[in-house]
Amino acid sequence: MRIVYASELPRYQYIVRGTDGIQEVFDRLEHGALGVDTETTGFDWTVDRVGALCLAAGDTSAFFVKNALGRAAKWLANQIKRRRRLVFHNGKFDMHMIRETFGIHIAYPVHDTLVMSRLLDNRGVPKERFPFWSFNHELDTLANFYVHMDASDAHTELIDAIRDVVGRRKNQLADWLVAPVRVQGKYGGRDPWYTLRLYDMFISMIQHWPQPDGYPKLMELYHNERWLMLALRDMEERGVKLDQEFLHRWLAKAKRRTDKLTDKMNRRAGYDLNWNSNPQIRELFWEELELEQVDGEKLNKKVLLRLDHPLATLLLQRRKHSKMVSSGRALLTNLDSRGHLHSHYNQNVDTGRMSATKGFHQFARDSGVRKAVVPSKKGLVLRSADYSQVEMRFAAHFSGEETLINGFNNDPKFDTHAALAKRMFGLRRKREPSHGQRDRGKTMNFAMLYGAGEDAVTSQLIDKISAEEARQSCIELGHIPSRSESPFRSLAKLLRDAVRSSYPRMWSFTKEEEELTKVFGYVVDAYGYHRWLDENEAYKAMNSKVQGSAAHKAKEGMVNVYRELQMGTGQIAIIMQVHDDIVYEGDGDPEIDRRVIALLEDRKNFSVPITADLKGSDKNWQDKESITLPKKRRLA
DNA sequence: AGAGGATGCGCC
DNA sequence: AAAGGGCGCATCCTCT
Repeated sequence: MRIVYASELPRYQYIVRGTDGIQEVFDRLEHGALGVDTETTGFDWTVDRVGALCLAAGDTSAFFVKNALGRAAKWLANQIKRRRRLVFHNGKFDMHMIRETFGIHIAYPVHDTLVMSRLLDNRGVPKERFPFWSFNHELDTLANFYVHMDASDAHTELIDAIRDVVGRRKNQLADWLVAPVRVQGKYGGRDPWYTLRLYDMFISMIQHWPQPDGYPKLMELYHNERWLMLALRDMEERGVKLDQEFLHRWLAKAKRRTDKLTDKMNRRAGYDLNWNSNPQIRELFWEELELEQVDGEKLNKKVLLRLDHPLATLLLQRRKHSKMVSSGRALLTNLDSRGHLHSHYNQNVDTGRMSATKGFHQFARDSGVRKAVVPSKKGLVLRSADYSQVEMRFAAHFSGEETLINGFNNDPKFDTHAALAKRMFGLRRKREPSHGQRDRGKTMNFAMLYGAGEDAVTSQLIDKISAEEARQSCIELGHIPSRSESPFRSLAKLLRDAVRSSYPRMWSFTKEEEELTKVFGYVVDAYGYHRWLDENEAYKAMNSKVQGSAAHKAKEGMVNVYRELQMGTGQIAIIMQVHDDIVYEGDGDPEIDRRVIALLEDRKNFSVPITADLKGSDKNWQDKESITLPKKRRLA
């Protein structure tokens, strides 16, 4: 038997189906923060709608459904007009739903226990039944962990009740509203109450979270994330206009190419097979054609390239085109009736970066599909502001590596790859590195940021250059490889040593962060975000710090733009974000562009400037060109 | 049938 | 001692 303390459950709990006595319930919800949760017909806000509203405040929680729903929505709208403090769990979703169902728009930042939980611990909390390997940020998991241990059981009971109605086949969560109202209300009504309890705890934890000297308070970061939620919500709602006719033509072309390749490959193989199936390809390659196995049974790009067989070459092409077909199709099915694509942005993933679903994030850049993205209205133009070398700039800032600091500060066209190459290969000031040397510099810059070891660098080199080139580079670094040694591995070793002596501060900074991470359990980025890392993941610390800083800089920039330029007419609007690339629509006024860039950049808070480059087009996203803003006239 | 793992690929 | 970082998606395949 478990003891459930009084404070672990709401004192007053209502299920309200009609308007009788509803005012009494509202009265009880009048004070303090208001917890809000919606129960919906599904997860897609473009088609699904709210079926029940759950509200909580103080010692009361209430579940409004059926005839009470409209009245509750109206009451909520009133509270919002009064700028009542609202607390959600995954509020971006609920705000979409409330807007689409009731026409209620929320124009001020709300609180969100999902965002809070992720800021406090990106790993989440253990689920009760699988505490050792299953962690997440779901409301009932958090409630179970922080509030009381029966929270999950309550949900299980609810799910069971739903299953009694719809059977055990599909994803029942979407069918929430089919359960008897009595069951829905009993457990569903508790959700916003749990949310409030979590909010009370989290806000205090965020308030008191200790930050290292010189780093922003966690509350500042949370504040920015709250604004970001609004910016993302509006960006998702607006969506991205796609040229459907173009997309259909583009898709047909990709399909024709795929089919052609399929035919060709079948003829070549002598029989038809499914070229999407690796087991079938393995059988053909290893057993019938008896090709050499390069890397176990893998059939990835690298292996196929090294096989150097006509079918392997064709397979690579086919994979590319068939991927274009499937993801192009997905794009079309995701369009709304106006031809807009509404991506979904995941605000907090482990590094602090955002991820996106239903969008362009992973689309091949050279596929030409970006031509389908067009301005949503006549007279509007597309603009894209790209943070320039932002991760390398943060690496420079944190490490204090002088070559990088000076380069970024003094040379607007600073070439980091050439700079590293010059140092590694010991070139004098004025001597430019050869093409090959610069390429080694580029490889090692990425290796540095990603924490690549010797093996990774070796295979990267094998991938990119010939043995002769590798030999040549070794010699340039003062080592003549013998016949028996792999020039790639030797070069990897030499390059790593060269980086270490070229950028000693970068090296020691990387090691220091690794050690600190082992002590504290997490690494902190420039904006005060801490990412938890196990001891055996501590080697990721430097990468996390740099990637997280870049991500949070972009978020801060977006919020700056949103708060200043987007709250008015909406003529300017951010429509997409691809990590360090922020795409917006505008009227083409260069003064606006100048302001956007100024809001995105940061030229004073770090030891190197964080800058953004502007590109644009009035036609589509693909055909954008660099824009040089006219010099601002200076007052004499 | 549906869930989830494995594999592979693309973006930053 | 080991490890290029982060993500989402399509497809195939195995298990239940």
